[in-house]
Amino acid sequence: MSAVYSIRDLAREFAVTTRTIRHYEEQGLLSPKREGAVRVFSNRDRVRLKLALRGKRLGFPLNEIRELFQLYDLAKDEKGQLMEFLAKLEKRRATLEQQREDIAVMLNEITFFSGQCQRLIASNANKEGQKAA
Amino acid sequence: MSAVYSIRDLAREFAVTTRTIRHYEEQGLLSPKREGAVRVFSNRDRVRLKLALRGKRLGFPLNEIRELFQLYDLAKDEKGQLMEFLAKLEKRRATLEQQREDIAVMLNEITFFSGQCQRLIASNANKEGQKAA
DNA sequence: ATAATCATTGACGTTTACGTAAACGAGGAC
DNA sequence: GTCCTCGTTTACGTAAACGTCAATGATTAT
Repeated sequence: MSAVYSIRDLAREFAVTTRTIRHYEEQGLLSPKREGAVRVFSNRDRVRLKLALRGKRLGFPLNEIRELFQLYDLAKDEKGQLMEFLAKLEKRRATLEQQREDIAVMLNEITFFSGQCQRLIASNANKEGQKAA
Repeated sequence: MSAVYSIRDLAREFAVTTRTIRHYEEQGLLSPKREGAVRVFSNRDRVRLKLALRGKRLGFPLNEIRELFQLYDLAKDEKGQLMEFLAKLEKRRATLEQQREDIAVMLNEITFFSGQCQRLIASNANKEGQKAA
């Protein structure tokens, strides 16, 4: 445990550019140690990067993700922050449930249209077959 | 049926600005008729706006949404387009399933952290109560 | 020792998705 | 008749999330 990673390690593992990782540090999502000028990433950084990328896939802006990270850190100590963190979590939950609903609808639509397409293609194939016959 | 809508009608209904709707027209997502210079939106436009906004909530770029609309239109006529449409649908499906998985994970995390928070708050409340007692 | 690879910072560029302001016309309300 | 409200176009502005050099330095491979 207590593994360390170079910027390239993480970039490879998560299929992002090193620029992205540096950008995330600039934005306060990651806070790697330094050996001289060189960034040294911990497991904590790795986890945060994973969380950030999951958020990104769902379209969450980096500053919201950063806020959640910050609140999570603060929440350990201060109590007011705990409530605030909780509130943000519930907002996030609401967004996610809206998204889940959106996804359900779109997947149904896709299944429907996909079926339509395949039937059309199949019937066209029949016509082609008849021409050939 | 065959209802018509002003730009403001749609803006109100979907809680977006008129600027957004004009932008979507510029980007080829909507194609309202005109009475003189004034846009007149049909049910088709209304549906497309709804679809576009659903896509937006899931972080899809406008040009992808436009492509799907275009392919859907073309697919009725040409057969090659049908296959292409089908392919895009499957790609979209894959993305959506990734997102669905992401959402499931995040909702679990939120439920976990939310529980943690509430327990901490409750125990703090106890301490406060003991102080008061 | 020289090339290849990895790292750094700095800074300007780009795309997306609109916001925002300017300047204007058409139709009702009072 | 003038003030709202709604509509239009043109066009510059902006925030986010990086991309893309450029210039430089430390390690490693051969």
